[in-house]
Amino acid sequence: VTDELRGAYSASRLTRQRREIAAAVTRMPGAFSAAQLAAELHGNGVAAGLATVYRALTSLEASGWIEKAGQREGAALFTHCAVEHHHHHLVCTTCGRVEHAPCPLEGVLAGVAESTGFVITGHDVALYGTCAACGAREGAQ
Amino acid sequence: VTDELRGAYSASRLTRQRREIAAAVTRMPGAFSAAQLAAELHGNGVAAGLATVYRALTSLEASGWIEKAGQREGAALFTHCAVEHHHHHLVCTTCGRVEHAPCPLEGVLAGVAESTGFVITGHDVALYGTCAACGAREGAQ
DNA sequence: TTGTATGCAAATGGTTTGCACCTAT
DNA sequence: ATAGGTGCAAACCATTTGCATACAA
Repeated sequence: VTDELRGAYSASRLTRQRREIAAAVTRMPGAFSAAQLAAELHGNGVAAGLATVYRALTSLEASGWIEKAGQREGAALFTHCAVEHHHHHLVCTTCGRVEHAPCPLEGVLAGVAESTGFVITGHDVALYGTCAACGAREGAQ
Repeated sequence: VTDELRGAYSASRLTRQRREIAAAVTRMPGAFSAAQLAAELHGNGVAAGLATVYRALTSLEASGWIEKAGQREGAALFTHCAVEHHHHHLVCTTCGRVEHAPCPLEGVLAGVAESTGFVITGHDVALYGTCAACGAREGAQ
């Protein structure tokens, strides 16, 4: 167990809070916000400041142990995914459950809804990069 | 011109501010935040409160005249797109220019980068909907 | 020991809202 | 005239940060 946590926090100190936070993450049934994770901890009688939760989430995301999975009411959502390869998330707006979907840039996503039983009611997609003009400008410098 | 604005604000009053705000939107070279739009207005000597800008953006988005195009430094980005059908946005992280991409759920997105000259360095995708379990539960009620 | 983590509270920053005033219709 | 729009300032809320204290190494 400790081995996995070491990797999750990538070479930092393993404190009681970080251990508890990682445990709470695995207990979350789906995508969760920092506040929800803190609530889960407090519900289990574990003391951990919100700031600490945020700092831990930042570490866990940096190591790739958890990933951002969109937003819900202005709050960032995270999810712990074992999936190694690059992928995307299907977040159930009712229960927060998360399904993994192959990256649309690498293949066809159509049919995913059918195979997972997910009914997609909406989605938010933003792709970032450099446009032709800026790419040329940078390349020229 | 007035006709287009009427549609943009869908049956509300057409005030000086709303006219100026819509005009400023068309002047933006790419994706923009509420603050950037306000700056554009103020730069042109147009008085318009930030709250008013936000309210106008909400209206414009409701009518479909503009769309959300991801986030930049915590601020929501918008873009005015003539494209009618459902699509997604490619936001240049250098200049904010926006390119339209077909929805990955409807077809293959691969090759879009090549055709637009856009180099995708990263993307943020979140799909929302109802998972099989929740869908069944709702259907049963 | 010692540098990193924690906790609290205060600061930040985008966005929203209450309310009195203004104005398109 | 009057419902809807505007401006300002205050309120909100998620997230971050400063700093003194606690603790893993």
